[in-house]
Amino acid sequence: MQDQLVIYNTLTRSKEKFTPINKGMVGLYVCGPTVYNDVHLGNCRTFISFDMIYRYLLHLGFKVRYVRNITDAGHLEGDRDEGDDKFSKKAKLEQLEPMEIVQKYTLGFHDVMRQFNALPPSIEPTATGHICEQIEMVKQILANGYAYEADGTVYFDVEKYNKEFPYGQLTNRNLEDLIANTRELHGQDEKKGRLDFALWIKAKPEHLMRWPSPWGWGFPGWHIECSAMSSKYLGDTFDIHGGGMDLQATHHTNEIAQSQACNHKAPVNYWMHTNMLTVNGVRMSKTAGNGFLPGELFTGNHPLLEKGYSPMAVRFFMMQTHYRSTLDFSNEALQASEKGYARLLAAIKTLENLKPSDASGIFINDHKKACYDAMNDDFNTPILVAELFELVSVINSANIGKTPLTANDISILKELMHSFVFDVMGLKDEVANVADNKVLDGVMKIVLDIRKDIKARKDFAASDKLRDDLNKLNITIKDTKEAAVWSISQQ
RNA sequence: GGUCCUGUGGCCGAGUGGCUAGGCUGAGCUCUGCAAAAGCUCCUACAGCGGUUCGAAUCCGCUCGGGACCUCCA
Repeated sequence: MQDQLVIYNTLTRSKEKFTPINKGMVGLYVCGPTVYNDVHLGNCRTFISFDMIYRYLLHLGFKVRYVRNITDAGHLEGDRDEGDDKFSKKAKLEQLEPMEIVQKYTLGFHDVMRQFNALPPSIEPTATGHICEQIEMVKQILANGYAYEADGTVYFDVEKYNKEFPYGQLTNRNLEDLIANTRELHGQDEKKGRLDFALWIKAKPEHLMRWPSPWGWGFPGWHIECSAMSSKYLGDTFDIHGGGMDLQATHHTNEIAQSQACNHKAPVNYWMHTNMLTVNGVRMSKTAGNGFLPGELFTGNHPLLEKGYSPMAVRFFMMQTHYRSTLDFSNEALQASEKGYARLLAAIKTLENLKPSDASGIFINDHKKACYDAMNDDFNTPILVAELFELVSVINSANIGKTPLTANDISILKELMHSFVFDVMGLKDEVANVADNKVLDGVMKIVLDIRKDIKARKDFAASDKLRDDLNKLNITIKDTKEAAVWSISQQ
C-alpha cells in the first residue's frame, strides 16, 4: 500500500510517485506559526491539511517524524531587512517581555490545534532554542563562500549561488526575471545584490531579542531557522517539506538556497504547498483584516458569521476541498458541511446496529479501493468524502432492509468509516461524550417510556409538547418504526 | 508592470477527451397521528469565441472575469 502514494511536488510542478529516502520512514517538516499574535484560520487550514497528510502517512504504516517549528524570533516587521523584530514590537506595545508574548500565543496556538483535533508533531522546535545551530549554519555558508558580512549583518549572495544552482527553481523563475521584478531599494545598501537576503541581522540598540555571534550582537534572519532545524532533526536531505503557498516564493526559495549552500545537498525531495483560505473571495490575511479568529468562528461572535460552527464542522468543511485549492468561507457553505457531517456521523452510528444478511448487495472491495485510490492521488479528500457518502447511502439503505449486507461487508464498512473519518481525516464525534452519560441515558429511557404510554393513549398534544420541550434542550426525539430514539445535537 | 493559477448546475466543490462525482438547497412521492430521519424521483452544469478531433467542460489560441506571488503573512 505504501508504494501507491502519489504526491504533487511543487519542485517539479507535477504529481510524482512517493518514494521515501528510507523505506517505510518519512521525514516531514512543516513551517509552523509565528507566535506574535493569535493564529488565524488561514494558518489553521495549513496545519489541518498537514495533520491529515501526517495521519494518512501513519495510516499507511509509515514511521513518520513530523517536525513543525514555532517561530519565536527573527521575523522582521516591514520591508526587507529593516524594521523591528515582530516580537520586540509587540512586546513594547503590550508592555511585556518578548518571551511573554511568545508563551501566550504558543499556548493559544496549541489550544486551537487541540480543538481542531490535530495531532501534535513529533518535534516542535523553537527558533530561540536553536540560535547556536543557526549561527553555525551561517558560519558554514560564509565559509563556503555564499555569503558576506557587512557591518554586523550577514547576507546571502544570491547571484553567486545562482551561478551554480537554480535559485528560482521552486517558483519556476529565472534570476533575470526575479531581479527585474524586484522593487527599488531605498538607496542605502550594504547588499551587493538586490535579491540578497539576511542570514544574520545586527541588533539595533533598542532591540530586545538579541544574541551574541561572531558578527556581534544580533538575531537570525527570517529563513535560517527552518534550514537549521529541519537539517538538525531530519537530516541534510529529507522527504517532505510543507507550508502555505505564500511561503513558496521567498521563504522556501531561500531555505533551499541556504541548505544547499551549507550542506552541498538539495534539502528536500518533495515540496508540498497548501492553498489559501479566502473570505468572500479575498484571501484571509493578518494584514487585510478580513479574518476572524478560530474562537470567533466557534462562537459565531463576528459580524461575518451568522452563527457558531463547531471545530469538527469546520474541519470537515476543509476536508471537502482539496488542499491545493483555495477554500472560500461562507455561512452557506459552512452550514451545508455541518449538515453533511451530521449525516455522516449518523450513518456511522446506524452501522453499529445493522443486521447482517446471507447475501451481499454491494461490492465492498470496490468501495474500499475507491477510498484508497482517492487518498493515494495526492491526498484527495473531496473524492474520499464523496466515496464515504456513497457508503452512507449503502448503510441507510441496508438499515431499511433494501440493500443486504453480509457480516463481512459490515465489518469492512466499520473499518473503512473509522479509519477514514476518524483516523485519517481526524474528525471526531463531538457529542459522543454527552451521549455516553449513563445518568442522562437512564433518564431519557424513563422519559421515552412515559411518552410511549402517552402516545398509546393517543394524547398527541402531550407527546408533542414533550418532544418540543426536549428539543429546546437540543435533545431530538425521532419516532422510528420500532421505538423512539433520542440524540443530542450540537450547540 | 512581470510570473503563475483559475472560471463547473441555486450554493460549495471533484474530475476525466466519449460513460451519474459528492455534499447542501429546492420540488414531488413513500413511510408517519404529526414531525424528524431514511428511501426513491426530479431540477443536471462545465465563462465567451475560435481551432484540433469521429467526439471537448476536459487539448490549443484569443477575449472577458476572479485570484495568488513579486513586500511580513500558512
